Amino acid sequence: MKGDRGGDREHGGIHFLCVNHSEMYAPIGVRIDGDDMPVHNKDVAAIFDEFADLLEIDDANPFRVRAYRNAARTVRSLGRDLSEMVAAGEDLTALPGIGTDLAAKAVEIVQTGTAKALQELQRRLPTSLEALLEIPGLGPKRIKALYRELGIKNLDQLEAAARAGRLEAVAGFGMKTQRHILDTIVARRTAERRFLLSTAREYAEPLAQWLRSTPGVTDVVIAGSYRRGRETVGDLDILVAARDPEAAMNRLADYDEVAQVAARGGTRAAVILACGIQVDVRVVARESIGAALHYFTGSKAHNIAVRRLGQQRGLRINEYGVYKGQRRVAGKTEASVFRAVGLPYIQPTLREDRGEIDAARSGRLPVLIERGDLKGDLHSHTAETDGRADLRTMARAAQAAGLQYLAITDHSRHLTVARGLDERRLRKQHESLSRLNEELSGITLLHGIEVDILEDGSLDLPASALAELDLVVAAVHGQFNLSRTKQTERIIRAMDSPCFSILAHPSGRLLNSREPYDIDMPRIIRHARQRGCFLELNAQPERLDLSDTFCRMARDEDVLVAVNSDAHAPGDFAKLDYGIVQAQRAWLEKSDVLNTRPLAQLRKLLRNTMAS
DNA sequence: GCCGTTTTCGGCCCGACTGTTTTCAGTCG
Repeated sequence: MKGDRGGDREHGGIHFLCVNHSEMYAPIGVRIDGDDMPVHNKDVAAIFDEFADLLEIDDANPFRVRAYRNAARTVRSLGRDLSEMVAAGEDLTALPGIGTDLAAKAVEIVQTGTAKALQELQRRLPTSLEALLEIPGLGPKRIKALYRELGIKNLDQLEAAARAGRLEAVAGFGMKTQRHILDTIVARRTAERRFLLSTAREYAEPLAQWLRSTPGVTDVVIAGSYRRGRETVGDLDILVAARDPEAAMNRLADYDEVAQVAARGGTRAAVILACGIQVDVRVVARESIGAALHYFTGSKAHNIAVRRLGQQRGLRINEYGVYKGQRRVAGKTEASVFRAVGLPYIQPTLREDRGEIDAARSGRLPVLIERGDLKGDLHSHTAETDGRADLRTMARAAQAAGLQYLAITDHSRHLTVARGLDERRLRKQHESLSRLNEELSGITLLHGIEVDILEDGSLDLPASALAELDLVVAAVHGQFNLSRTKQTERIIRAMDSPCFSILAHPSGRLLNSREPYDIDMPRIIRHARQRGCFLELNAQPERLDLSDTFCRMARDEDVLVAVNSDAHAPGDFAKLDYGIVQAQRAWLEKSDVLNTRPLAQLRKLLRNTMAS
């Protein structure tokens, strides 16, 4: 749950790498090529977070700071374009955590790219101070002290001062703090800040297994954002139930991947693994495991909302249990914690304070999709292009993964690096696939293609060739840097092609390495509904594309989502698990997902997307 | 700065750990 600094901060890590802040904020609202750059939700959220950072350093009322952070979180996961809402004259105070003042500021930011009140703050405090909040051990008070007494404004100056031993002169700073700050700066300059969920899993599961083998340890659960299934994980929160906390702590310190013990107390410890990931471990008594699990799973915002509910009922909720006065009334299981505040059990993947509390209260929680609900996979590759196995091997692997149908969707000719298929090879594959289908039992192959969407929005193969197939999966594989308008028009034009079933990896993002291309996703989702086609939730752990926010929006707009593996090898069907977790975070139920349909029903839905 | 099944004012989640202190502020999750 790290990265939720100051109580509610959710955007840890980004600022640290961005030494030049003008890169982040200057482009908003400036004119480039004669076009006004539109102000997007993430820009508004970033400004609210900057407000919060600077107000915090300025020693403002902490609840006021929290209000800005809440507003940033609301805007970030809104799903709709704030600028559109403003243009339509909608009442922003209807949004949670946004009152008259922040609504006015949001409008001002959308219209001008900044806010007067922020500029006022920036005049008094350098914006580069925000980056210092990313250093563990440095909070607003100490940053302000460093700024006032030593004139330290940024990381470079902080590092220089620490090296020169000047920090010790400031009240409240000692030798250890100075050493720690310097170590952190050096370590973080090279380390990756957030890990893919799949990467985190590689490190987390063996460590959890190691801790489980400690005598007296009864439970080990990886909590935090890992348990909530976030697409990236900042650090690992591991919860241990043990009779002897000391033994568990010793066991942790003995783990051979531990590079550094950053903190260690009687029941808590923080270590850094050799790979750079930080692991926070807490030991609790067995009777508290439910309360602790709820507490350390988060999210912070969800916990606050639940505790507030408890407070209204005269209950105090902490990691040890739920208390009425001195009496402990719940905490052995997570369900008992929810029950104590009058709620049914809420799945970890929903705990983001995005409406799950209200839904739980009124009995409208979704029945989330599970892996077993998937009947097939609609996006996979073979060695005919850039896959690593033949048709038969992929079919058998899909069957072994519990699927009843698999669409083979190799690349099209334009993607030369993958030796994409032209019409002739596509027809040849069609024949092989048909023959194989007669032979196979228990699994049915569908024939499709992952056809390139060209720059002008046309598809890479003629409709006459595509019409022979069961489905057409279409994707953008180049020209990522078109303007928002052009990129959006490109995809919408492609959707209007005679044969277009599924838009694959709709945003094009690669987590930790490539930003999504600039498109108007709400418009694309609405167009998909009109057109009657579908959107993919690509389950590759570095894609997980659609994002949970837009995936939920697709659901709200009644657009079916296909959870696809994009398998390039037989083992890749296991990645469907990540897609399912992401789908759960988007509140998807079985009926919201295209490939939960039985084959006959699926064929009917696909036929509607193909010219006859 | 937000918000109201008691409230338009007075609340706003809660405990552990560290380092620098001599009893606790600041930070963190």
